[in-house]
Amino acid sequence: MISHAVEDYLKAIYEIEEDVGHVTTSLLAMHLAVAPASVTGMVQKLAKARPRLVNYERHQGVTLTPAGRKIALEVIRHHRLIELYLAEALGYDWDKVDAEAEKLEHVISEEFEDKIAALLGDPTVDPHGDPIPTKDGTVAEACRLPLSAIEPGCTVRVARVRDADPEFLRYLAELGLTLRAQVTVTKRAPFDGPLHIAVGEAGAPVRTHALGRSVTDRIFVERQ
Amino acid sequence: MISHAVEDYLKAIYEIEEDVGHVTTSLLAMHLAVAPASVTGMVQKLAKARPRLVNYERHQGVTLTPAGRKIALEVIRHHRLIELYLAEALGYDWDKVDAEAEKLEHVISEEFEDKIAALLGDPTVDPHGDPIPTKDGTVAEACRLPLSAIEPGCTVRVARVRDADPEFLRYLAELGLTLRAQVTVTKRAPFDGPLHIAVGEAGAPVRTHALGRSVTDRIFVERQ
DNA sequence: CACTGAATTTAGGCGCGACTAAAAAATTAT
DNA sequence: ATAATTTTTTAGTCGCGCCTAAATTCAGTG
Ligand SMILES: [Mn+2]
Ligand SMILES: [Mn+2]
Ligand SMILES: [Mn+2]
Ligand SMILES: [Mn+2]
Repeated sequence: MISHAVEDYLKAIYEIEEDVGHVTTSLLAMHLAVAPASVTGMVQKLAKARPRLVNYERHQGVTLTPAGRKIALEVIRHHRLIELYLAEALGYDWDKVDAEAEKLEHVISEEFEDKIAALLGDPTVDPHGDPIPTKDGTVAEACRLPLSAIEPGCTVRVARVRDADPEFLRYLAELGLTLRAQVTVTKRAPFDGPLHIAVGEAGAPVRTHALGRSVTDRIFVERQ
Repeated sequence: MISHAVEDYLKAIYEIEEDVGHVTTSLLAMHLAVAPASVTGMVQKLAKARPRLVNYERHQGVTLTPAGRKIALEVIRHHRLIELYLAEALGYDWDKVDAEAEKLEHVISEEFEDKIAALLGDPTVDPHGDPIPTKDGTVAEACRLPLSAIEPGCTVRVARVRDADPEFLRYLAELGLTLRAQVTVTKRAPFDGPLHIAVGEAGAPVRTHALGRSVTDRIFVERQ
């Protein structure tokens, strides 16, 4: 039986691999809020497990084996399905779903997973725009075009927000920057200055904001 | 922070106290599927905790303190609300809800609890007829009249089934003996023989069965 | 190439919650 | 009242997942 801790390690390895490329001990330690020495210990255990869940060579970082990736994707599917279920069926705000899903992901049964997936109509993205892995372990390519890369004059739609921090998510919601919101970039201030945007559908009242790079780097958009 | 294990012990103590009266080490061990020595160890820890969660004197059994009872009732509220939610919102059969609730009860937040309680209309009983404790820790008196005590000729309604065994629950469902089903006792065979009953609403097709004592003792009913 | 600072690993230890085997206490039978 | 049986407790151990402190290894610099 796979422990909650192991599930969280595999999930974290997958996520770091996805958005940094190389998974180091210290990144894992930060991600999991655990001492680096604890990570080394766990990673050695995962590498010794049968079947092996990670590839690990001292000082070389960690990668998932197929068996490890399979478990990671199962946990991530649980997590994202639960997030969406909480938002859709129970009316959770998008800044609260992550913390709740973090605990529920480890305890729900296959039946629970299947029931909420069916109820949601086999959804493909969670409330933050992250793709939901399918049951057989395939994941759609996530949107990777940051708002910070959009030229003035272009109109795009928010497709994904890459941050789980509740404060950040509440801030975005206040600005109207929720999933699928329409955004027009009006101006980019020089010397890496703020990006000026207008948020809202054509016809509806449009709100304008100036956003710093650390914000616009974490919002991913799609062209229309 | 209270561990899942402690929550399960306190819940088990409450439940045994409720339907046997006196809570012994061996009953707890059976209930929790754990060795008797493990129970002794945990119970000593609960008695040493601050605030104390149980009263314990060697060889004298265990009782809950007010602090212990409070936690037990919170966990039981979670458990029964979740059972009902699974049945009502996700279409679970009543024999599957217990196993799922057993895990979920320890991880849901106050917000989750409040949301499902509101969605269910602040219900008072779970899918097996067990009363759901209120948020402030009061519990309605559970129905305690067993079907085995009903005289021939009387018509009653199933109010509570005192067993979590999925096989047993599926068997009852097959007989039509679900919560609130109408039952008329037609005959009691002598020498502790089977109880003959007719199940069904007036007008609907009525089915008859003969049930042994171990079944009728676990079905509680209310007079109409 | 040697030095230095950062990242990583090793060593040793802790609390939790379970276990088995053996001792002790309580209960029941003779 | 004593013996046999059952129940409960003690003693000792284990795996898990974390910790701190110290040792090691790596990477960048002069
Ligand atoms: Mn988690
Ligand atoms: Mn998400
Ligand atoms: Mn439980
Ligand atoms: Mn129940």
